[in-house]
Amino acid sequence: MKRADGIETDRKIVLAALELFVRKGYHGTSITDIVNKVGLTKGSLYAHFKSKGELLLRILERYKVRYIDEMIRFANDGEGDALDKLHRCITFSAQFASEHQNLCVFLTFLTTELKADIDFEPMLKAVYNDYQRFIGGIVRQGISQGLVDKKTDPDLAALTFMALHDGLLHQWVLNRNLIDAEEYVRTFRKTFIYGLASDKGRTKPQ
Amino acid sequence: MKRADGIETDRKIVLAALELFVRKGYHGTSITDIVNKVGLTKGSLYAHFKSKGELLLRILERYKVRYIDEMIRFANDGEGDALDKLHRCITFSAQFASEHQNLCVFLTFLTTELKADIDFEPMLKAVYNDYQRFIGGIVRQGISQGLVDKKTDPDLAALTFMALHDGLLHQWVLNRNLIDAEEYVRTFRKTFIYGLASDKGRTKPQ
DNA sequence: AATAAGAAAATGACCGTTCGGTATGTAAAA
DNA sequence: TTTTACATACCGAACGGTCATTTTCTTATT
Repeated sequence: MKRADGIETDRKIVLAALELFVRKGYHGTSITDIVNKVGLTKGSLYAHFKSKGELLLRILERYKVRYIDEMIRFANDGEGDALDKLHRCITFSAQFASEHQNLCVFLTFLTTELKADIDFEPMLKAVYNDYQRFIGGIVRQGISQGLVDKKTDPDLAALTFMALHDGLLHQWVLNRNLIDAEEYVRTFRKTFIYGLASDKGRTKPQ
Repeated sequence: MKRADGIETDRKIVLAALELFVRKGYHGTSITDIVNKVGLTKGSLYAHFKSKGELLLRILERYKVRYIDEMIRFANDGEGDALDKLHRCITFSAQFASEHQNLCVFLTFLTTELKADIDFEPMLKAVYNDYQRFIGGIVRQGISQGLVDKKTDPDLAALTFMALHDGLLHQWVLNRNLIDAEEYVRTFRKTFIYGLASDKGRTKPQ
């Protein structure tokens, strides 16, 4: 009988679970679904992970470390003002989404389903808070640099950024094949920072 | 000879299911959860609805009729250019969200979980398509009126609008108590149409 | 106004299936 | 021979759904 490396199997399980959780939801994915995808049996999975919930938390940790933390590093790395940082966040996100199609929507999708779940809600919210705090800080910086309208509430603007970000990823996943990713990112960038209106639209009397 | 309380029970079931589906997801909500909330028994529920799935489709229909169709009517009602219409969409949405907190996020939340479900995917996508077609039409109109940058792809802009809309509602539901709704709507409006940047930020060299 | 008939609504026990999870066995690598 | 990685077989609980039965309301007749 062939033998695989244990750590490698760990990884395979996590990736299979990630894909299924994102596609069918947490409660919509059974342990049997996961082991079928990996090519294992249930008993074996439970030698690697002690529960379905632990599997989810492992993925959440992966998300936090590989996405949020990395985005923060990437945005802070190098020079430039607050708007440059925001641009870099978008750039990083777009790049990440193209390379890790499942992971990039993990937080949004799973939070939708599990926001009221006592076992997961604290961890999910904690990651969201990290994210919001970081974007909020950039907006604050942008205001003090005069690049962002000073009437803007930084925390609400951060929420708006995350909202647009989440929403775009959501739409992208729903229409992967129909959307030109690069064009889509340009639309995000332009809309969030400069708005939809042309000069004429912008200056028309309210 | 129909009894009046029967149709009232229908309504109670739909509302309870709506709230639970939005809060805990479709697969995270059991029939037992629903009947407990209404104060009924399972057998009785199945006299009103022939399956859990039919219950979901009834709510989806409610969403379509009360939200999307009404938004289209409201936006088209009265005078004004494309930007005015977009403003009215946002106004309607905000109003609707304050009055129907569960229904307003139903489509987004349930699509996240059920986008790969063969029983529901077509109906969910159909509603999304109606929505996108409508917003896309407004953007097209805005372009021909010179109010929207003519390089904008109307369909992508519509997706972006929906994305921001979905995302904001999502964040709002996650932080209901922390968010000042009116301020939040202003942020949405301003960001989508005019962007985050101040005049200085807007004109700075790229 | 009282009543009997009957339809509508609700009950609660129950079905087969699938769920997450466990105990134990086995084969290969060390 | 011990350890590691997996399979097999099974558990109780919860799932969505059914059904014979009982309760509740409406209405036609007295």
